[in-house]
Amino acid sequence: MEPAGTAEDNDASSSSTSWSSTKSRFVDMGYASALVEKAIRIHGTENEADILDYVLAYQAANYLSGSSDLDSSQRDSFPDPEGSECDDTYNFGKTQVNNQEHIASSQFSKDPQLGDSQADYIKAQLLEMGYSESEVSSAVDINGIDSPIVELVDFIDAHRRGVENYEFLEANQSFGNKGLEAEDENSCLREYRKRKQEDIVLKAGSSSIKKKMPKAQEKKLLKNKNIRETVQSEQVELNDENLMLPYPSLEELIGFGVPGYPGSVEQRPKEIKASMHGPPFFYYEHVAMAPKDVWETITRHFGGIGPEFVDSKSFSVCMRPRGYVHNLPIDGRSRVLPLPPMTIHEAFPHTKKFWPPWDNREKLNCMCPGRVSDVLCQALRSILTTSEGNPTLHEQSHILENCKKWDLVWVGPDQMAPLEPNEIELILGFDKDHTRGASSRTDRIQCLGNAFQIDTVAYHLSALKLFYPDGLNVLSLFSGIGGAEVALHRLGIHLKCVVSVEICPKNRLILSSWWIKTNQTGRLIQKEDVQHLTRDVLQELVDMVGGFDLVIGGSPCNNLPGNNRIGMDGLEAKRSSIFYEFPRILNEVRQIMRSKRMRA
DNA sequence: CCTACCATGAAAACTTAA
DNA sequence: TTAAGTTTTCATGGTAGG
Repeated sequence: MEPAGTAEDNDASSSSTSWSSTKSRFVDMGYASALVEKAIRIHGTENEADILDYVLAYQAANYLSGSSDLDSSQRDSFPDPEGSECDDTYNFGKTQVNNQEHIASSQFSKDPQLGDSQADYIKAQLLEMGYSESEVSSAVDINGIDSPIVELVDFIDAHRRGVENYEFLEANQSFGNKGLEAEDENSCLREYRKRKQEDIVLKAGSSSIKKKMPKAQEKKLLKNKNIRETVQSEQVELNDENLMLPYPSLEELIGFGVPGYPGSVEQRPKEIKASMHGPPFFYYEHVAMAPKDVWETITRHFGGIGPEFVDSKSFSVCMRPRGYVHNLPIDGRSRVLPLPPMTIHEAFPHTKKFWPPWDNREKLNCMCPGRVSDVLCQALRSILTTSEGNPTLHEQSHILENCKKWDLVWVGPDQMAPLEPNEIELILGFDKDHTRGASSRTDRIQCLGNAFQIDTVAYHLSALKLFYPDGLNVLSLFSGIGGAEVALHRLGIHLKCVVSVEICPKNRLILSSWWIKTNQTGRLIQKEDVQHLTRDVLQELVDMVGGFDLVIGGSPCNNLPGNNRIGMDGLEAKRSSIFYEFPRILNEVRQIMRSKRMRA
């Protein structure tokens, strides 16, 4: 991301150098050069955020008015609205002229001149999200075209859930087409996942990294080589939205690329719609292993943007498969330093002399916020002592199984123990004792288990640093112990203002304490409940802060993960449905900020 | 009320073998 | 192709003691 013209242009004046480098950077992002020039004339080259705001506001206004004050030759330099020049790469800032904001604000919906085109636009958006025409029509008819898209989507989803039961009964009476279609779709997903995984294995095999490949898969790989090549040449089909919702592969979750896998994707599989471009950027995190359809629902609520599935084992010593939905640029990512330990032996060197050779673990599991019973540890230890250090294969298997399940490490001769809270803190990338002082030991393990893995999240956020050299205004939802804030801080990104929303008072105390401990010079505003962030409250916050650059968070998902024995009821369940607040707030902020730009 | 402790499986994808 | 086996998982509720 080196700006063009730094060394060669030194013969020119410094302002001219700044002008051309700023201009070329924005032109590289895909904006028309005439528009960029105009923005720079108005705002100068000092504050690039102002330039970006201007460009975005101009294009939004251009859509609404249906005209342009640039002449036709200049207009030609806009990106092709049909996106024909856009391949699979992620086009940051490549705003399309004839696209409006994803959600039409109420301000515009009341404009009678815009009524029809807006209705068409909203319908088109919903169709693009995968809903049928009849669903869209009935939702608009019943709710009215003034309703935010989020509400329309909720309405259709609710309606679908209602009819699902009916369809189930019907399917049991006769084999309808509906069931066959669903089966076809599932088989497509499976096939796509297989190909994707084969691709990863192939590419990884060509590098220095050795990947295990089962024999059956190897045979299949050879057999399907031609098919795979055919599929690769048919990008259009693969990039179909339905196919871009793969359930995460347990073997490898490398998202759009992780360090150390030179052959990985490194590209967004599907272009982001202009309506979902930042600012504000957003970043939403959720467990990868969720019941069926959860990720599809989430994707629908983020304008069709699919999750980037990543396992933190690529960034740290612990596994942590997660899906991240975001509109961040993916070029220019970098890791935070110092790099964390990647194996158990690196992380806990003192355990090495007690580590039995038959325990072949190199990574820790996800560190679920549970706690192993001392009874179990004693039972395992007694197996070792009675066998005098030579357990049978069956006993080894039993012990190893529990070590994996509870993330036990060897702390003495024939003795294993769970991780301490400060050890988990370090593994996740926090400072030691980050959670100390505000919570009990149980609470510390609990909230750490729900937190971000800093190295992973920071890698994704690192691309923002180039765009915000002066720092960020952040709206942090479901902040927890402040993983987002810590990640940005460790990247060296200045936190100008953070509005943090967290329901748990202990977690709020941890964050405010960290804020002081790390000598933050920005402003921290703490709120309690995301449900209290109404339109008015958000308007007030945006006015006070001056607009958010990043909306970030991961909502609770207690009702989703597999180790929930009791209430694994899906996204709609009591403790998980709060998810819907994130897209709601994100869209409210988008509307408010756009209105603000329009007024300015 | 706070804290620590313990018992409680299943959903889903993937692997292997018949 | 099919089916059984393997692996992993941001958890919940109850009890006891302070």
